[in-house]
Amino acid sequence: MSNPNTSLSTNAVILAVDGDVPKLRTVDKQGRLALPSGVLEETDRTIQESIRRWVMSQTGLELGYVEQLYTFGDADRVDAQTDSRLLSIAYIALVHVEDALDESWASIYDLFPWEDARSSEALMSRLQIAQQLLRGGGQQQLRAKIAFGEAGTQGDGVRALERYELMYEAGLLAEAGGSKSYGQPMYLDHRRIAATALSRIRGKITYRPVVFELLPERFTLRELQTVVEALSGERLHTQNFRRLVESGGLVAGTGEMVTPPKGGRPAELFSFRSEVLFERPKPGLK
Amino acid sequence: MSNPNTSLSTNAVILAVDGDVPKLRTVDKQGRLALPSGVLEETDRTIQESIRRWVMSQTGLELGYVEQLYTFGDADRVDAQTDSRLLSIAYIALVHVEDALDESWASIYDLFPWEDARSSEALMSRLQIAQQLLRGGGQQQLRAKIAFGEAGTQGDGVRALERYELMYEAGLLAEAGGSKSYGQPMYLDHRRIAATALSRIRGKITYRPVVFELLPERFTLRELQTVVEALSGERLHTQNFRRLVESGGLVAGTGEMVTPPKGGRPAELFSFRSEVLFERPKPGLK
DNA sequence: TATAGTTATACTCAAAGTGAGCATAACTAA
DNA sequence: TTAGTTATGCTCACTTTGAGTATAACTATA
Repeated sequence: MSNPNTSLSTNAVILAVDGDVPKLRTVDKQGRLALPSGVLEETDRTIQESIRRWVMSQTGLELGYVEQLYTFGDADRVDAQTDSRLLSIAYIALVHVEDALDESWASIYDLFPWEDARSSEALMSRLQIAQQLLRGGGQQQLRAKIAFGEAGTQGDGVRALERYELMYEAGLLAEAGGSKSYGQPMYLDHRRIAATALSRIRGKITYRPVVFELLPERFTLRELQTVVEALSGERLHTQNFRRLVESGGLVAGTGEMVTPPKGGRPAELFSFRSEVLFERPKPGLK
Repeated sequence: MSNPNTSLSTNAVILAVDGDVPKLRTVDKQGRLALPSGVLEETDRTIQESIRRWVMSQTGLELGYVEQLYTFGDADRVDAQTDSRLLSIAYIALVHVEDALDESWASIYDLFPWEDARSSEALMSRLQIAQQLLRGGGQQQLRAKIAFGEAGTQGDGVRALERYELMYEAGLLAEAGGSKSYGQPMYLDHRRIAATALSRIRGKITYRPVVFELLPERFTLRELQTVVEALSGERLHTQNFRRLVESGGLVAGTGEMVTPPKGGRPAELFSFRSEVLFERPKPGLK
């Protein structure tokens, strides 16, 4: 390393969807919520391989889809113990978990309550924040307009990171030492990393069929829609969603039917049609 | 650094468009074409700031748009001199250069001749490569279908990296030590980094108004189209392009007219309308 | 000075895609 | 049997997109 006062680690944002709740795997770090982290070993042929290795050994999780997220290296990322600048290469990973998830998983929307536009309470929270930022005036106001929309509630899902950064700069987050504090804070800038992951995955599902990594082999269209809604934080028009999925050739019916949990007409079980990758340039949802 | 046998540096893919030729800034490294590189200093508050600093001091270029590209860390990235694993955080940067560019700039399509679908010769090169890969059978054939399209020539511009990787694995590139070799090779995996940048910028221009970073303050719609075509490597329908740009609210007419280089009806000079950022969620081209 | 060549710009039209809603089918629970 | 619930089929207006025709406004040259 050119600079001896810098240390390198890797972090993973491991995502899963538990019913209609998107969650990420956390660990405890000095009493705070943190992302799992590991170290690149000489035996790791690639960084991605390294992530898979240490995630497996630390959590026992076999990762499905894995992609590099971002490398964080701001000067204020310092380890309290060693006092060295922490460089972190963060990855995003998707896992499918059959059983209900335990407490080592945190709900994404506990971290970012304002990002859940599915419920009206969450929307209220967003509106409150937006109005505060829109009052700010100047550059902040302009950026808030982009991030939250003129009305304060129509902000694009993919702008989750921009919203987080605006709130951080405005002192609305515990990490920034502000008085008012929205959402569950995390160790160092780990919540920012999580926000980066949320933005990334929201964008990705629109042009790549990655949602299926979060679903079982066979699923109903309602289950698929619920997962997409959970990640995007938005409600979708069921009929149009179905049209999109079917006309997009993303799924194939299996002929088998299951009855929905709360009763109602039985739904067909579908499976992902991987052939769609050869047929369409950007196969995604929404 | 946790691992003493690893060294860290940063690289920059600095892009500019010279007439209708997209170029990137290069340096000489052990007799080979390489990307400029620098080291993160303790005084650099952020990695991006570091890039701007050393690019300025090495090349005198004031960077416009800068974004993180990817962090490369495969085990086979080893420095011949020190024998240590090289970790590199790569950034992409856009600059506007008034004057013609000198030899320190390489044409993107000298590196990736098959990526230029504007000329029929370049398209022939792509077809030849595609057919070779499509013959491969098995997994390679399937991936080639995605990357190049069934016919071999309609591959999505944004899949430049996938095409590069397929060619690398098939031994069609000098870096992989293959017999046949397409395009100008570079030091280590720098051509792969450049391919990553090409894919990224091609995607980016479709939903963010970054092209304007490559143009002067005022420009004609033809100049704008030429830059977009240069980056995307595709010809566009002029009338529809104009409609897209104008109806998208991306530009504002200045009222001033200029006569095109080869004669013809004078064209109006336009400028970028930055207000579009507040009006549309994804203001871009194509 | 007429005419060909060149580029800019306006407009049309069909096809495809999208947002919203109505209608019906097929189940469960009371 | 009936209300409640979910799945699924279908329509319709509106927008977006791809492709083409037409015309305007210049330059260069016979």
